[in-house]
Amino acid sequence: MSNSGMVELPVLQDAPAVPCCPPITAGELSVADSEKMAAMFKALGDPVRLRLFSKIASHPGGEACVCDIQDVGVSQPTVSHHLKKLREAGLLTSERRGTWVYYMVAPSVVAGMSAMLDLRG
Amino acid sequence: MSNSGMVELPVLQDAPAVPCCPPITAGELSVADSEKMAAMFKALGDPVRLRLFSKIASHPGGEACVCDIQDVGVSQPTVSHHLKKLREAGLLTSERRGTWVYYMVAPSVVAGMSAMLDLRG
DNA sequence: ACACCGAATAGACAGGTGTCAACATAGACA
DNA sequence: TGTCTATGTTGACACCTGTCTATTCGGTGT
Repeated sequence: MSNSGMVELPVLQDAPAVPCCPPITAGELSVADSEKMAAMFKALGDPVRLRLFSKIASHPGGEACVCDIQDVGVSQPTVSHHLKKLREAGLLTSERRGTWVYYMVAPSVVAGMSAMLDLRG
Repeated sequence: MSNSGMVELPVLQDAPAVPCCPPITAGELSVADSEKMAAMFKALGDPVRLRLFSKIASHPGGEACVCDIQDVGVSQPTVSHHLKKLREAGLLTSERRGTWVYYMVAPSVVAGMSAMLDLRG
């Protein structure tokens, strides 16, 4: 333990962590799983966010500086807002490097979404 | 031509038809493609819709009668509303069989979404 | 300390979305 | 024709979302 009575509350954290969920063909989703996965799909359910995501994913290494991708036709604060949404959904992680902030795709999470929609099974 | 001056306008139709789009890692999405795909992800971005979709997808043959899946904790009109959204997004097709209406997953469309999120490439 | 730049936050606001109750529609069947 | 059952549609309403401008925060460099 570190100091004082402070506790690391896991409330409103970013990453959903566990990829979760077999293919949809395997059986009904639980309420909890449906909420978790729906949040991820919802994050990609906006054209601007999807373009930001595709710009990052198609960058070498699956990562990009905000400055490299912010030309999507909306203001800088709006870009920041969308990146936050993608990060909160667990699809991206971010990291400050000096003046710039880099966003990276979370491969396991995205792979989980892809696997869920795989109908061969 | 049939009768009168009526024309079969392709406005507000259901199916986006063409699956579309290589893996996101392959390059930036165009504005048009991002809008098309975002609409599909958006359709799965609601917990109730995702559960309805999973119920249908996990049914034998990937199809189910509304009566088989409407127990998701919301009213019947709301279920109908959500199924309509999924159909408009191209993820489901529907067909009346006597008294009942069956919904079926559109495999190519779902496969397209899955392929888009496939990071191996 | 200061100015500068990249990115995030706050607050406001128009428009979209999920939900329901009430009603309409489409077949089945008497 | 009429009635019953299964779905779809309408209209209303609270809430959520995407967008902006204005401002703040974090680092760099002078």
